[in-house]
Amino acid sequence: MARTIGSNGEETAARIRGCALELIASQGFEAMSMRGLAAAVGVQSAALYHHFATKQALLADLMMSHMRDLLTAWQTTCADHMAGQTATASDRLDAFARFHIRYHISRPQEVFIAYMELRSLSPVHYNAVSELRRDYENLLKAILQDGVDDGSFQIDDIHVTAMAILAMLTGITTWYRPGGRLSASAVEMQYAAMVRRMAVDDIGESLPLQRQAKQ
Amino acid sequence: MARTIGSNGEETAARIRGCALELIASQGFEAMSMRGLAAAVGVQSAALYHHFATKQALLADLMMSHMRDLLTAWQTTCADHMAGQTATASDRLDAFARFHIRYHISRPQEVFIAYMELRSLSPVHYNAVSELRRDYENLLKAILQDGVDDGSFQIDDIHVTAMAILAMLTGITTWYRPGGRLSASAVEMQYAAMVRRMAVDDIGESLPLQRQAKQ
DNA sequence: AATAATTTAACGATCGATCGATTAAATAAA
DNA sequence: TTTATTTAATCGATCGATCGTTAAATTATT
Repeated sequence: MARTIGSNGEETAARIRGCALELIASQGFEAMSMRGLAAAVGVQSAALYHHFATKQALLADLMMSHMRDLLTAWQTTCADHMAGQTATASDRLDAFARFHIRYHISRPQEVFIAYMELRSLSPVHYNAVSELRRDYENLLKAILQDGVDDGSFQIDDIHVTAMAILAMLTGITTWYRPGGRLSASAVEMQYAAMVRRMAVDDIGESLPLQRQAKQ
Repeated sequence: MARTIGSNGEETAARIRGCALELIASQGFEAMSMRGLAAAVGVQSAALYHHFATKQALLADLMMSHMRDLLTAWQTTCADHMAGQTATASDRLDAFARFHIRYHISRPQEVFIAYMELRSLSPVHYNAVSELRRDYENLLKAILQDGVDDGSFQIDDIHVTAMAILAMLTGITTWYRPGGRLSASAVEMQYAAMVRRMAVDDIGESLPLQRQAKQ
């Protein structure tokens, strides 16, 4: 037997990607064997090499795809939410935070791999992924910079704040599970609120007595 | 040759731990081979098994040690900073954030391993490490709860906020490098300020016009 | 002499990767 | 419409290398 009826190359490649995501996310890239992956897909290990040149190329494909999809999804969200409009920095920051949370919550495996297996990439692939990663970080930094420029944000250091926000948001995937105590939208709302607080300073900081007045 | 002059068991074990930290942090636990570790230490691979029963036992030792050291260090910090005093929740949160940052910045390898190689642990070791981890998280949660109880903190969900703060702070190790643009104390100050903002609500939130008055 | 520390050498298992053979499907020629 | 050819996909088998681990011998310390 050679080609199983009802299957073609692109579909098999997609199944390989899906199984690889699961196995790498749960075991790690190094711990996943090509034999184990093949078994999960339902083919012989040699068949994997028809679709991906090496194990490394498979990982690079997964990570590059994830980063490209992430950037494309944000562009789409931007186009949808604010077509022709000029949103405020605060609104854009809120939209970015909510997008980031939704996207990462819905793709826990890809996110986990993209942030954990950077060290498993060869230098060439590492640089390529890092570049897309930097592109994404710069999207957030641009929003923060705009808010600082127009006075709506009070931020010490753009880079530090951007790193803090991204780490905070991406960290959701380490504890959030669908069907848990909190719904995805509840998590999204709470984190978006915290992000807003991080960018907009407490006006009462130098006026501590006014705080009690809020109650 | 068997026993190099001027060396003893405990010293060799310490050297093994140190090299293992470096190798696991840079390559990952699965990617690190016992032969590679032995070469880094300067012994034969068989010698490693005189100090650690298995590769898995070595990892568990590193991670348990890290968590125990972390908890002990916080207790020490608490005892030093507020001996006999009753600090406010805000002060305690600030102290916790600064402690967490300093401790994690000074031990990037241990931190990286402790957060990345959980999946490489056997179920028994995983549960043991997770328990210490939960103990540490509860320290932060208790501070947040106290602040909520006495009205100094405005927090939607203790658990969510604790997870957000820890992810944000621990994430520093992914980008901070000694000798870089920012000093460790500058980073510590900025992150501590962001943590404070996350716990203390903006009093001007429902009074947007007052914000401009701050300038 | 007893013990602790390390060596040399090797075990079985598994790793990523490759080979040629085989077959289904798509395309071109008759 | 039938036949011939090509292309894509998968298989079984296997390569050399490396993996974690162990046994037995050797050396140094107490």
